[in-house]
Amino acid sequence: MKKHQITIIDIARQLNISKSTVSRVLTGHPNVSEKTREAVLKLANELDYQRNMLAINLMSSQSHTIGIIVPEFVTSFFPMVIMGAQEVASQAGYNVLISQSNESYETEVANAKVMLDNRVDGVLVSLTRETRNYDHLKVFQRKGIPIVFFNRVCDDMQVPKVVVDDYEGAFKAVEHLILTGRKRIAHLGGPTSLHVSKKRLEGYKDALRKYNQPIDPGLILDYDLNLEKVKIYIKHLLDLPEPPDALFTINDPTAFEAMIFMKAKGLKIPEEIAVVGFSNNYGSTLIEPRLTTVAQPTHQIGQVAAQLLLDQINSDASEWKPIYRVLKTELLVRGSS
Amino acid sequence: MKKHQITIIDIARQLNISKSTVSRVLTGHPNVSEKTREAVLKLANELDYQRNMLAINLMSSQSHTIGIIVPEFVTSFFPMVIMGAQEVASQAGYNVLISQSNESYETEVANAKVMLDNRVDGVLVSLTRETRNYDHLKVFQRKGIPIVFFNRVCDDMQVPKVVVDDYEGAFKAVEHLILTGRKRIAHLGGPTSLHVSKKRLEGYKDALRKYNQPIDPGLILDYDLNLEKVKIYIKHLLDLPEPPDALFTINDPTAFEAMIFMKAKGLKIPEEIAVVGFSNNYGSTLIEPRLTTVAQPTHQIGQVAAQLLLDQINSDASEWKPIYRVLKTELLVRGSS
DNA sequence: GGTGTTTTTGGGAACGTTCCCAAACAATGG
DNA sequence: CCATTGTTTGGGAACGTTCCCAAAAACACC
Repeated sequence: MKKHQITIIDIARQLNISKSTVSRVLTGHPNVSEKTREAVLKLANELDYQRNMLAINLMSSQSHTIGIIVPEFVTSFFPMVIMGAQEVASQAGYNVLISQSNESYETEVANAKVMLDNRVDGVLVSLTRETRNYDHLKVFQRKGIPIVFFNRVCDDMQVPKVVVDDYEGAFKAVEHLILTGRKRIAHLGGPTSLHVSKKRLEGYKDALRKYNQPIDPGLILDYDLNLEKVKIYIKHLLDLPEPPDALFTINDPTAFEAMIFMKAKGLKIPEEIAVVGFSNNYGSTLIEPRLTTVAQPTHQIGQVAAQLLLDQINSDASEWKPIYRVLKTELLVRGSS
Repeated sequence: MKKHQITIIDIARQLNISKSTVSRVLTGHPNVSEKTREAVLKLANELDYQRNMLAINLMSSQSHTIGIIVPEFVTSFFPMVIMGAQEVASQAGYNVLISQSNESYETEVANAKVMLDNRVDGVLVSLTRETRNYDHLKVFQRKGIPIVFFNRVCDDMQVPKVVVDDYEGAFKAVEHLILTGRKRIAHLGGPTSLHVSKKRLEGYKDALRKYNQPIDPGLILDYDLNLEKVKIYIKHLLDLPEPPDALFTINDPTAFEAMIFMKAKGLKIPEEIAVVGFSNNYGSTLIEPRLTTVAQPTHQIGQVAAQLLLDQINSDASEWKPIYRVLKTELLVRGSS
């Protein structure tokens, strides 16, 4: 069914030398005569020899692969993070095994098992919105496989984490709304199980406090990130006796949905209601008015997370530290506010 | 540096049986007594045994992995295709090794080598806009590793390909513009090296022919998909003595750029100029007016391509056929036309 | 030409599985 | 109770590398 692939033994036999010598040439070991080196290299090239990583992996007990588990692929956020991580990883000679949990806890568990089976040398994780139990991830720690969280991190585990300053980002966003004269700022937040949701909510509240604005619980909604429900929440807000004059959402897709719905209702953005999102996703400059949002350094998140992971892979477990890297956000003020 | 991982030999020793028996239990072989089966299963569970795919892969000479090489990750098109492919692959117990060529031929070559090194069981490829030489991909054929192209296919190789009906999609788009009264329809096309560009251009021309409209070479531009240059091309078109009253672009991001530029120039869309894109990318419903576009079944492309690949993997090379699957497109008429 | 040193080479174990073959054991039937 | 069949088990090769150790070859020096 499968063609025979050339091995170092084939090369050794044809040249009447031992496989050890061929291996030495191919791995660049110094102790080998110029004559045999050339002969091996020449024949390897002629035969189109390709080293077999399956054997090398088993021999070295390393897969030379890092795993990445992300909740979704639809918004541009995670693909961008993956791009950054992949850059750093392949630079260092590592492959990347990507899996999506589709925001499902069970899939995340299954994916973790696949990573374990495949003996990834380390794993990068961003949790699903459902994940409450972390046993499937603690296995990695127990087995001595480094793990790094990014974006949606796990407070329960003492491992490196890479996040953006969600608190400050939200704070700046809301402060901006206040300073431009908004009096009733609503917040459509994410599920409180997610660290990011909590932090952004805190930033929202503290900005209001700083400027002595009342915190109206009726203006704070937390939803499950299911975009189809956005309409319902917005309708609820607009139907309030005192509707909001500004909306700060947990992310950009949510803001898009909200804007589309509000525009359909005839509301003027930003005159009647200002909107600010979070992430600077693809699309935020396409919608009209262009969305004011808190930009996250997606690419950098991936790079930093991958680097932290590689650092752990290449050091003794005793030296591992639960580094907590907080990257800066940037408020991009555009037409929607 | 690395913790000892439990192997079947550990289990065998503790139970005073042979590794063969343990292996039989774990692989579900029938010939093993109920008593030993239970004992093995129990201990494996207690010790948190995890099968070592590195060993299994070497033993079976299969990586249980399929490779996917895509040109980019920025637009939503390829991530969506990958989602579809991944679904089918993991259903069948295969992992997915993803790599981006970043539209660079050299990176594509390097990625192909990595796939080869890692002995992927098959590979899914969408070419870069630069690729003119296919030697790095023909190696797969020579080595008996199945390969399937999708979207950006290679005319030189007799292997399965999955595309959408670019010709018909373009035809329908242009026909729609003609039927809505447009007289000068410009086409901002992709590099002619890409199969898709050629097909879409053909559809464009044939639609004009069918309705006895002149084909003005001055209205047909082919660019290298570098979004930053879109402005220049559009400016050129608008400055013509007889500027176009409609624009059909090779893809949606190009249409977005064009629309943004034209709106900034004060042009009314669709009154003064209609715009039609291709792909129904994320963002086409965000921009205003919403973009009329030819939708591609991204998810399905991935599924079909992966399935064709798996079919080849699980059959003898002598049975491989260069199946050419053409999926249907759908014209989505929206506000921009 | 013998001794010591360095360079180059070969042999074999190891990585953790699966799979084939033969051996041991249990069960069945006359 | 022995022969026959069937079930359960163990031993060892194989997958393609790397790496350690020892042997062989080449070289230098007195």
